[in-house]
Amino acid sequence: MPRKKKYIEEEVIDKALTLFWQYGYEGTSARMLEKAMGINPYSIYASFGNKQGVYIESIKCYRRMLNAITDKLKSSANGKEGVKQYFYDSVAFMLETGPKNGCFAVNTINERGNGDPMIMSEALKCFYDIKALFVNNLKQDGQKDFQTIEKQADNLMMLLTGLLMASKIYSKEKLDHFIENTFENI
Amino acid sequence: MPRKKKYIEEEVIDKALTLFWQYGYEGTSARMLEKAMGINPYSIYASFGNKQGVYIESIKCYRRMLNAITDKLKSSANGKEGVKQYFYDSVAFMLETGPKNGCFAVNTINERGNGDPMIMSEALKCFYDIKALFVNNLKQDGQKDFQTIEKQADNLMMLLTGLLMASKIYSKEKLDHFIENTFENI
DNA sequence: ACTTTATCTAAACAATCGTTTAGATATACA
DNA sequence: TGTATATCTAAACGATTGTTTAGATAAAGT
Repeated sequence: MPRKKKYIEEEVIDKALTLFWQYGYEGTSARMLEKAMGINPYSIYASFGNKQGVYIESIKCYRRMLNAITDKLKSSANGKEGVKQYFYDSVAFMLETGPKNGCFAVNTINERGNGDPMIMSEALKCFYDIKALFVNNLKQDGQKDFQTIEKQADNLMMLLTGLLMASKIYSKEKLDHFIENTFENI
Repeated sequence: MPRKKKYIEEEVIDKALTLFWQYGYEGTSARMLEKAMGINPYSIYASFGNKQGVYIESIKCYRRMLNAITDKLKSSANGKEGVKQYFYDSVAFMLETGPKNGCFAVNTINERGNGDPMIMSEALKCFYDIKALFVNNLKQDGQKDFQTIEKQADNLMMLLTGLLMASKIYSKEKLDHFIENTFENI
């Protein structure tokens, strides 16, 4: 009986993600969100509850975006070589989407790491997704025990987050060299 | 002829640093600064110009704090082994000063990386300091050409920033294992 | 002791923050 | 076609943002 929404929630969240990605949580105001999302305050709060809700949906949106590169890793069967390729794909993805904005998940951990458990847990899902795929690929390289694989996957996650954060300030050449060097002796 | 300041600028900046370190630039309000620094708005603006000025002085203060661990690296003469020790010292320093606050320089790059050149350039000095010391230590290990050392130093910087960022979410065991693994094959 | 000058206190500034509300509008079913 | 209901618009909410100001206070040179 009621009237229809004039906007599609997934589409406006995509606009919100773009803003949060560039300016961070606190650096993005409600007014900026209204303008970019193209809807009024009422609609934002009716659809997402509050600013935090908009941000959490933005994380989910980002997680879906990551599928573009994680799907490739998921279907790879060449062990750590697939992980190495994922490192390259990650850098390419970050440089395409916003040259100096880094990874939205890494940014989120950094800005809201202390004191925002809801946002934190949603952002960490991105990392769990990827770590699980790393574990999967590491299993493909001969038989290693569970603990070794876990440790290696954790190390790879730290290397990846470092690389993604570095993508905000280092040149592509240096990032490439870092990847090459990282996988030389693993 | 004028009356004296009732506060010592270095001391109140130390309080400001503590706040910025924990809550970030945008997460720290002028009111929080007044309270923690123990001085009135007038005094803050008279001494430091504005909020950005307080932050920049906080970075300088942090850079001086870092001397506690960089001095040790500076006086070391055992090549990459000294760098490895610096990684351990860095983690220890971050976990001592504020368990989950990470490295203030890394945080700054992350939060104000886009759109705040003044703060950015001040924060980058911390990295230049450390990279120069890395280069110095790498020269101690046999004769390598300039370019090789530069690349290795850049890689070490990315590893370090990744480690420092990881110190916000990973356990000390995982961080230690990461360092151990990193320097196994270098 | 008087003047000078920077610092102190305390209040307030306009602007913006995230969020809410009141009333008009449009849809789908009866 | 009339009614119910969620969404629209537009304005405003109190709180907080970073910053400034006006007047009282204290130190040092004459």
